[in-house]
Amino acid sequence: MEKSFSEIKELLIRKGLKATHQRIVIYHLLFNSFEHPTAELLFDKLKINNPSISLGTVYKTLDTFVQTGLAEKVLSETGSDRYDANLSSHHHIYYTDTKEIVDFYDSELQDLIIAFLNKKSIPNLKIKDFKIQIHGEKIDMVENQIN
Amino acid sequence: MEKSFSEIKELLIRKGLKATHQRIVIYHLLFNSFEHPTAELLFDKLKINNPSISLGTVYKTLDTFVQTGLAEKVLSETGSDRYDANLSSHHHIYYTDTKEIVDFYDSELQDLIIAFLNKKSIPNLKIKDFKIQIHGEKIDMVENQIN
DNA sequence: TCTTAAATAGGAATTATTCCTATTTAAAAT
DNA sequence: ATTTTAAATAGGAATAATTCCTATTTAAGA
Ligand SMILES: [Mn+2]
Ligand SMILES: [Mn+2]
Ligand SMILES: [Zn+2]
Ligand SMILES: [Zn+2]
Repeated sequence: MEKSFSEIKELLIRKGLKATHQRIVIYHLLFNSFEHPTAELLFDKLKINNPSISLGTVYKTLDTFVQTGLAEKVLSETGSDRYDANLSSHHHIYYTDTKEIVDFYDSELQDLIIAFLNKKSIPNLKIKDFKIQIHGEKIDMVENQIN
Repeated sequence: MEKSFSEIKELLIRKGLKATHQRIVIYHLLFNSFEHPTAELLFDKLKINNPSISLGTVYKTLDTFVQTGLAEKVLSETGSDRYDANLSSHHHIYYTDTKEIVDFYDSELQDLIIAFLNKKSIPNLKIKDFKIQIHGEKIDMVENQIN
């Protein structure tokens, strides 16, 4: 699933973006991150191999990615914005104890909700998409029961 | 549904909080707001009748409410944090064009998802709750179909 | 009414993000 | 391969959102 620099370069050009070194390395790192990183975290990691990259560029580039549909912001209650280049339809588990945000895929749930919303029809609303956050904590045993 | 100052006072005391004037008026305003206001918006409105209230107190008080379970933060991608004293189980519609965040109640959907998550069981996760954001735009016609 | 621990006001400090502009660079044109 | 140029970046200043600090005030119990 890892994308090479040349694949990323093509992707950027396809989106009408200039394929700069900064955009390539930022996208590469974000795409291969599964932690939904902040701009600052990406910046700190990028600096190692790109010592002259600037934090402003990381912010601006992430915003460009969001505008062009190459990435999404992941909602967070605490602190800074987090980003995700995983565009496959998925939701997020928020571990309240460890602060991790972990991808949650479930096509059955996805279909269930889409079917429900299509059936339901909310007056005066054209739905574009929906996002679910599941909040909980890490446990040792396999167990879960809500409500 | 409007709560009187004395009811709010009781509520605060029941939660183990000192029933200060600031907490009472902040809770009162938040509870009767349906816009999921920011701290700054609450502050601006509160100043009219409470000219000496401070923004820091509004922030701190809202945090106290969140900690004691009297209010919740409502996730937002843009700008400042928003708050909600409506604790009945509900989700939110985000109007991308008007920036409004509107309550969405649907016990059928709620039950559907709870049943699904209970059946499913995610390894090593103890689910506490879940939140859904429905993103879309205001339209004139009653219409909706996703995917 | 007195006492006191907790809360507030007001402002300073910090964090997260955006803005500014001189310099650099990707990529189109030659 | 070189030149041109509009767009992007680096680096730092500015701003927005929030938290922190502390002298003063206040709720509530003795
Ligand atoms: Mn915040
Ligand atoms: Mn933000
Ligand atoms: Zn994700
Ligand atoms: Zn709400």
